[in-house]
Amino acid sequence: MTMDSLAEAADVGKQTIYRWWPSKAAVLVEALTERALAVVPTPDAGSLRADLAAFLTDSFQSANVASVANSLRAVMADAQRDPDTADVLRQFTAQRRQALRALFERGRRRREVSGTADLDFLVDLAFGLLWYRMLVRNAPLEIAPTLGRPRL
Amino acid sequence: MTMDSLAEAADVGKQTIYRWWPSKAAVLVEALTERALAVVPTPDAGSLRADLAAFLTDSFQSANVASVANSLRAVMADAQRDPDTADVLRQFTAQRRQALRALFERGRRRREVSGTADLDFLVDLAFGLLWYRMLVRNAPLEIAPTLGRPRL
DNA sequence: TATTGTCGAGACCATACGTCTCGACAACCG
DNA sequence: CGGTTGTCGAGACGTATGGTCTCGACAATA
Repeated sequence: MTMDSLAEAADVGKQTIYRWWPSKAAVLVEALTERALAVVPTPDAGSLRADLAAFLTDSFQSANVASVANSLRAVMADAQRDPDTADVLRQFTAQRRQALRALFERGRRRREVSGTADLDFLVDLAFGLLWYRMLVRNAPLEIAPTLGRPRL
Repeated sequence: MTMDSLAEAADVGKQTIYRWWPSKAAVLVEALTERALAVVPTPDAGSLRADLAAFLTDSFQSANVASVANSLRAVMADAQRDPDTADVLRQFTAQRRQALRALFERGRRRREVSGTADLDFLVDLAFGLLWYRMLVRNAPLEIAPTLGRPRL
């Protein structure tokens, strides 16, 4: 995922890319955002469990595509060194977090989630699982089998 | 966390560091492992809940120290580009995972965890939470308040 | 005192992001 | 038709950083 290879693949000069996006992270995050919005819709599936199953299955499957995982990994790596890239990454994750949080809030209105549950904590758990498996374990990402498991 | 600054801080030539460790990641991971073993002991606290509270509180507090977080971040970032670094990181995480898994297995022997629970999944959840907050949110890490919360 | 080996210091190489320059080509104007 | 202007591809360049190579100094030993 180098800018040189990206420019070559697009048959374009690097400078032209930098005329439209301020950084490599901005390019990747824009593509990732578009893909996320297209691939992970959040219609009301009727119950929190069904909503979660759809959202997480779609999210994990998307992150399981090599090009997507490579982009996410590149942005995450750069974000650890460059504060501007960290900001771009946070904008992306904030948008994804909000999408998942909306499901929990819908569940709360349906009384499927207690009023005292920490929704942001639950969101952290879900995305933490996804990122951890992608970044560290480099293992195929699947969540569906777990959704029917006993809790503890 | 550059090798030049590390060598200067140690009043030592870079080559001397490379005589003892094969890579930057190896240096950091050795230090991180020693710290983890010293700071996150796993005595039997009597119950799974108490064991988890101690382990996670210690782990999150340790990752909350700036120098530790910076080392973890540097290794994680490099691991996304260099397969050798990824291996070193996996060795570290495997050892930490095993420590946490032992707590769950102890709880299982005490019948505090069902025999069908996926222990590796639970370990992923815990460390995923820690890494996600450290890498993405860059927020202070605390887990204790959550340990007493309702589930959903 | 001479020899040998270790180590600090820093030059050097490779890679990759982001900037700068140049030449080619196209669109528009006299 | 010829000249001017602006955009863009190509690639050189600056900078940062991980890792290697070289050299000179110092210490230990014969």
